[in-house]
Amino acid sequence: MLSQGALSQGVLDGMVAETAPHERRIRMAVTEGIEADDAKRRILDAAAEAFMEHGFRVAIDDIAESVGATKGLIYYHFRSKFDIFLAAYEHGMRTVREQVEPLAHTPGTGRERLIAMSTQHVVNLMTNLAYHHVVHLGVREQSSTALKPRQRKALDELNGLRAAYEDLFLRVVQDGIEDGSLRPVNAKLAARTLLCSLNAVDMWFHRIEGQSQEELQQLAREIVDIVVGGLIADPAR
Amino acid sequence: MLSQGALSQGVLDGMVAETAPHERRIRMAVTEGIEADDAKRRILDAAAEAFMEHGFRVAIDDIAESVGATKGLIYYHFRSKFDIFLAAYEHGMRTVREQVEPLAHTPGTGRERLIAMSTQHVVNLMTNLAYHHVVHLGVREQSSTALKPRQRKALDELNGLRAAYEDLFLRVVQDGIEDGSLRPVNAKLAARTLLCSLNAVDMWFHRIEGQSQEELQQLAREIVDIVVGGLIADPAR
DNA sequence: GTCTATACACAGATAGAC
DNA sequence: GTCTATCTGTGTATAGAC
Repeated sequence: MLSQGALSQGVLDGMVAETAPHERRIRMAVTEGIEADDAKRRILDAAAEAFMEHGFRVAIDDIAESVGATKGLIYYHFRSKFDIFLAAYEHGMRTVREQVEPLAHTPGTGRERLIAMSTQHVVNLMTNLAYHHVVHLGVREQSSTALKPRQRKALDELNGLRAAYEDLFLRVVQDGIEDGSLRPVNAKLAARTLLCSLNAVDMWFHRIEGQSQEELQQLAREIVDIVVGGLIADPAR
Repeated sequence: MLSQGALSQGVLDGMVAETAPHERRIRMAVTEGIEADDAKRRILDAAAEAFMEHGFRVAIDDIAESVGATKGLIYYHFRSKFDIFLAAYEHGMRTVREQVEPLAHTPGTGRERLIAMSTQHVVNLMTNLAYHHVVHLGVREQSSTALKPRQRKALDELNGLRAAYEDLFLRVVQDGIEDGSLRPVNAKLAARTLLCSLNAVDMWFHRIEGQSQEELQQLAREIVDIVVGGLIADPAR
């Protein structure tokens, strides 16, 4: 299930540095919101932000600085820079999925569910922009470094998570085609294109100071309307 | 205008290493196709390919190796790794623009022109996949390195080229809305979303051995149909 | 847990031979 | 024009003090 703490209970278990027993209670907190002031989480947030701004190239020193600490702290909590990246990737994937998956199994036509899922996806993306960037990076720059076997394995599993997430959309698109609420397009191509289109929002979106959740919702709806609804006015194609 | 040789006649003039006078005639060749066996071009091709596969991180040595040469050659032709990147970025942008821009000024409704442009864009992307990846990288990882002033200036100019390219689509979307062939959506948001959606094709597309130009065209049309036409079956929104 | 100091490897860039 | 040899900076990762 996906309701566990997203930080260390996932496919990366055993990859990140050992965790002291007394941390356990904190790690069981829900993923959403502020997980106490867990140092690991603070590092992860800073790292995601840094990866977004500078890509893989960021120096660990810079991440440490924005946490208000030094390298030492980082390497106490994570075995390597790449492991930080993987942990952020996982956190990003689990968070969207937790919010979007339930909507796939809701009553309603395929079209209705697809729109609901897409909107939620975009809202989540805007809210957790940095983590989405990391996921994006992970998908693109796969063969960047020579990975150690365990890192390669973890990355593959994460890409599996991502593929499963895409399948969620694929099935709903298929449902929509079957129930007649969506056009009979190539479902696989459509699902992939749709998700890519939604994800591309991270290329230009910047959170503005004091932007309310309702404003984000509204913008997300507008984007989804364009992506799912298309641009064509005349139904006679 | 854009009919010049794309390699060294652009905004990067003076940024790449000096060129011997006898090269002039080669550099005036058209952009399309094989520009003789200009070493610079071979380096650029290899570099784009390498950037696509490994991101900015590729070692110059690796680029050199895939050219069948050593670092020495690279640094004879380019001042730095980043300058190679910029030259590839520019070449990519100029090439698409040359092929797509004419379609913007064609007779027909906004919708028709938009579809023609979009299809051509995707075909070009599939054909010059590596260069598109470089452009993509350039847009994303802006603040990656501390840039020298002249590099910052060149990057800004390239982003200007890109913005102008987006404007091309924006104006056609506006035309389409005015002539009633497109829905009255937020044109700026739609144009941006459209281009991002099309560009996202570079995330999953891999050229298959022996794929004909016609097959690419067909796939491109299918993608554009989904992106521009949307997924919704029932016109009653 | 967190910091300082340091080892050490790698990759960008240059010099100079051919 | 192209190569070999080399300098040099930077950044990951570790050891060990506190």
